[in-house]
Amino acid sequence: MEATTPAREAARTASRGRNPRGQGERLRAEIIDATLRLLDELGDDQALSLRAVAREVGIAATSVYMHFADRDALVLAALEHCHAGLLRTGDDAESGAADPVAALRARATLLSAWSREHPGLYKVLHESTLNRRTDMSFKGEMANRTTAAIRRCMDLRTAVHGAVSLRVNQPELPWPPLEEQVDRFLVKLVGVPPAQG
Amino acid sequence: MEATTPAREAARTASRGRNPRGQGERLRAEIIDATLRLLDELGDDQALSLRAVAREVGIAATSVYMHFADRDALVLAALEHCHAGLLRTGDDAESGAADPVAALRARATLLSAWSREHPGLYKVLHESTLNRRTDMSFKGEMANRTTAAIRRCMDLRTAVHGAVSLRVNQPELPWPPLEEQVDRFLVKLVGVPPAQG
DNA sequence: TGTACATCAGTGAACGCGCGTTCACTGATGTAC
DNA sequence: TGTACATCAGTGAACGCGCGTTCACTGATGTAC
Repeated sequence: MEATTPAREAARTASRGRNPRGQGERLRAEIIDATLRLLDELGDDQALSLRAVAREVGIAATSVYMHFADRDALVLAALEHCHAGLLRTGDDAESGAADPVAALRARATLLSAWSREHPGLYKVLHESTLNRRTDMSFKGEMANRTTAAIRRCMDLRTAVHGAVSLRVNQPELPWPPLEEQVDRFLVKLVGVPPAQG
Repeated sequence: MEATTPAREAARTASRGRNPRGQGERLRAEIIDATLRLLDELGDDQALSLRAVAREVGIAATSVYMHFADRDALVLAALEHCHAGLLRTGDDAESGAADPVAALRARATLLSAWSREHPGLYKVLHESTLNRRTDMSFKGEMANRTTAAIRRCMDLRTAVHGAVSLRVNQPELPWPPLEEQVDRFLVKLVGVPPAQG
């Protein structure tokens, strides 16, 4: 019947004194964190209660209303926060990749790993009935990023095919060096920073 | 705010007098039907209340307990009933098909159509947190049927390949007629009734 | 330097609600004698 | 054929619970004069 982990118990009993003046927004962040933790455990937004969130943070239920208009606003804000974090780490993973295929792989790998670590949140984000009941249009941005990552691969592939095909079929024409042209494709189509020199 | 459809309203107001002696089990079926209707609308088992089911049927909440031990038993019985129906119609669809590939296609087509007609039930059956919280092992039977349908395709393909390959590579041996051998494969591997004569 | 006041970060009691479940009951219908 | 009794198919009132939300409040900290 141990409903709380030691870590959570510690988080609750420690530190939760009133925030200093001007730092009231800190509680907002704590509430969102707790909400996401609970949603990940429950895997279902309907099962989450505002009072459970308050208990998790160690505050009075009424204090939640200082930062969120009602339960729905809280859940939506938490999911939007979670989603924004995913976008950010996705972009970070992509930016470290050498080429658009590696970037696409990095993005996909990151999302897979995240969904395995947070199956409950994944369910709430993509399978909960919240998707029917409320406007979660912010989620569109994730699809946009993925589509863009794929399009960069497609465009590069298409352009490189053009460069190669023309050289194969009309070798007598005065083509610029292939490597340089592909480099320009990479810079302009894919957004890779230009090679120095 | 019209929460009830005309059809449902009619179903509720009409007919719901006490069942005649010995026909008490009829109510059980009505309760299960209503439960499945509501689950299909809600798309979430946690959102379903026993009292809502009773309202839908037009009986006192307490009457549900005549047939089900508690709310969980009701939900589980309803889902098991739904699942059993799916198995049955899947088998029916398959049995009308000429060969194992057509059978597999018939089964897949039927399940797709059903999930489009009943997205809420599909969600409850496969994505609700009930799957974590309770034993839904009856669902394994669906996987078994599908696996069997696929295996019949695979086995037939493998056996036919053997028959053809041996004839191609050792044409000098006294092979039985290919059609007859394939027919035996159909009868014995796939379960097709033997051709008459 | 002192003091009245405003602001900020929260709290505790209370509300009405729908829920799952229990309990004692009702009234029609069959059955034994 | 009459009657006492058992069984069956349900019902209505009541319980305690956790919930979302409202309301009036508290007490520490900064600020104007």
